[in-house]
Amino acid sequence: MGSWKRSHYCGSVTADQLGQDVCVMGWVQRRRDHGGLIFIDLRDREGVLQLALDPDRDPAAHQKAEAVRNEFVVAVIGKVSPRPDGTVNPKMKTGEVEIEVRELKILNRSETPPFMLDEFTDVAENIRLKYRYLDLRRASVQSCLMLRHRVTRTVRAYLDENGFLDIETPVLTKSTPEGARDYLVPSRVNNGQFYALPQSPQLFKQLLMISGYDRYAQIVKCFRDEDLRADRQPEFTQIDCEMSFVDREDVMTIMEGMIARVFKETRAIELSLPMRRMTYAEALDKYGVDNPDLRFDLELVEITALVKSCGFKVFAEVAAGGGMVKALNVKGGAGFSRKELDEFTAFAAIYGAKGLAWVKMTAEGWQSPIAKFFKPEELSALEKALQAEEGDLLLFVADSAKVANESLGRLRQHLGQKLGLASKEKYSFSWVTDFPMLEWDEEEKRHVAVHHPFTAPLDEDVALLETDPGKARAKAYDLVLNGSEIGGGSIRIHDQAIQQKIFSLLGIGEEEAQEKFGFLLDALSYGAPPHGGIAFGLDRLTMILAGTDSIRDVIAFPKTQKATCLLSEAPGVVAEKQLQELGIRLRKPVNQGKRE
RNA sequence: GGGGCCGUAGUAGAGUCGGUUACAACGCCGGCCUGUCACGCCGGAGGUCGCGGGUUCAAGUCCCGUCGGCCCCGCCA
Repeated sequence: MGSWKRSHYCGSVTADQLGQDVCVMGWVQRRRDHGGLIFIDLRDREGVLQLALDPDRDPAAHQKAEAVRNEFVVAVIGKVSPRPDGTVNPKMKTGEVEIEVRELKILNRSETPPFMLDEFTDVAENIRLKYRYLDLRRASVQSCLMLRHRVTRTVRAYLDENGFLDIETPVLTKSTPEGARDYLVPSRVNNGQFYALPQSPQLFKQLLMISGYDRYAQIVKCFRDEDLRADRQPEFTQIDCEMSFVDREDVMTIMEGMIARVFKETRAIELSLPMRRMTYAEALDKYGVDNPDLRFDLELVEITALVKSCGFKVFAEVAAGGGMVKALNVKGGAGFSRKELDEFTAFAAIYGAKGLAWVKMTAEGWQSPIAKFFKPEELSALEKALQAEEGDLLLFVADSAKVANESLGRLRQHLGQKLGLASKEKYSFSWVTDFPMLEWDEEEKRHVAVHHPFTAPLDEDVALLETDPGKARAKAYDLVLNGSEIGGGSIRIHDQAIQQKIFSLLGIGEEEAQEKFGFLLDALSYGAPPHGGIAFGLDRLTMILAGTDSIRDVIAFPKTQKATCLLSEAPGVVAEKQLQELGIRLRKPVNQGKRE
């Protein structure tokens, strides 16, 4: 660069600087060579600026520009000039001006990039990820990461203003039962033993409350060794908070204030507070899922009682046998084709539904394969329950409560998308509360924690832990935005006896509890304050703010669905010597033969 | 562990019923061009049709396997 100092970002040069000399540095987006005049679009993170090189005015600079190619790194000094009449480009932020280049330096050359870094070329994601450092130069990708920066900046400011202390917690920690599969790190100093990377800093933030820090918050990486999805990465970032001497309302109030601030400062969107609250039971009843998309209504209706003794055996038997029959009235949906109905059936089947019954409400009455099984009064009872009118499509699932709710609930979401009811411009929040404490795990033949083992029961449900633990509800809350769980937390157990009771209900014996969580149990016995907290998925929140469907779009260096990094080629094999130091011998040699 | 979609020059695609030398676009290289902005015009180079096997006189195309990317179920307290 010599003595040159950059004076402006490319994207920040506008008519305000007319007549000034500026020095800009950046990457060549494109060169347009007119034989005489050469134009260069120079790009940096703030935008693109047109450089004009005139052979009559500055022959030396023009000649250097002949050799410039895409993605060369270039510095220029020149005067900010108005573009001649008729050549203003209204599509560009800097389109009223250009730089009359007086001096040009090529700071570095570039190979021809493997793909065009413009906004017009769609590139396969595996290519983008392999050359992520080039992909990250693109304005659309940069805007996601800059948005993410504004989110974290706003969160940190809000939490600081509200008295939260940012305290770091260990990354090398201890594997605990329950929850997701751990990522393990072998210990060299203690051969045969392993650290686990945290699934969340849960225990440490509770310990900090016991230590009197009162309000803790951290934007922190968490690790879960489970399969990936469009909105799930093995390492992801939480906005992790914990507070002492609070109840559920305190936590929800302060946290919805944080979310509102984020929406205001990053997207200039005013949210109305307080946010809606609904119980888990209501969510399941009306929407079939615990993370309902409330941008549209399309509520489920339970008709189990109505069809208990109806003429349609499939419904009647499920209803009589302790199952559940639920229906969805798709207003104006009678126009769906047979093919689309088959598609809906296949969709419901993904979630275990053995069938999807449908009825088209026509001028002639029910058009449906199952119409013939119902008596006239049964038809009218169903129509009334579903408020069915001509032109509607009724969809039914009869199954276990779990399957009926989930399949029809997911179908509801699918239909909302398909019918264009789920606008990306709309943001519908709700807290979902009163989750069950426990859930029966058929595979393991035991109860598992719905939230986590440190979640406190509702005061009025404590007695149920003895008599009917499956019915006990938790002081837990999730924040749901547009059908996506963006955060969740709970008031914690601060009483050692109740904590031990929960462990025993989870089938965690006293010895195991002592071994795995002994330090927490001990801590609880030394004056633990009532406390609770929450964690938000920063990646998911940013995804929604950015309007993208992939979590990879808001992570600089994301992993593929097989949890590999195409850029660094992680994970990789390690030297035998490294394994020896760790006392590890592989069961199967790698790099030999085929995988089984 | 399972279901689905995809893989063809550097990039993103077309390629019919299995049949001559695998096509045009963008990019790249060379030439021309003094107001373009996804500049334009002329010319050129560029291919292990993901990989392996099979069927066939003949495979980008059909079959089997495999690798990779994506979406989903399971899993994710």
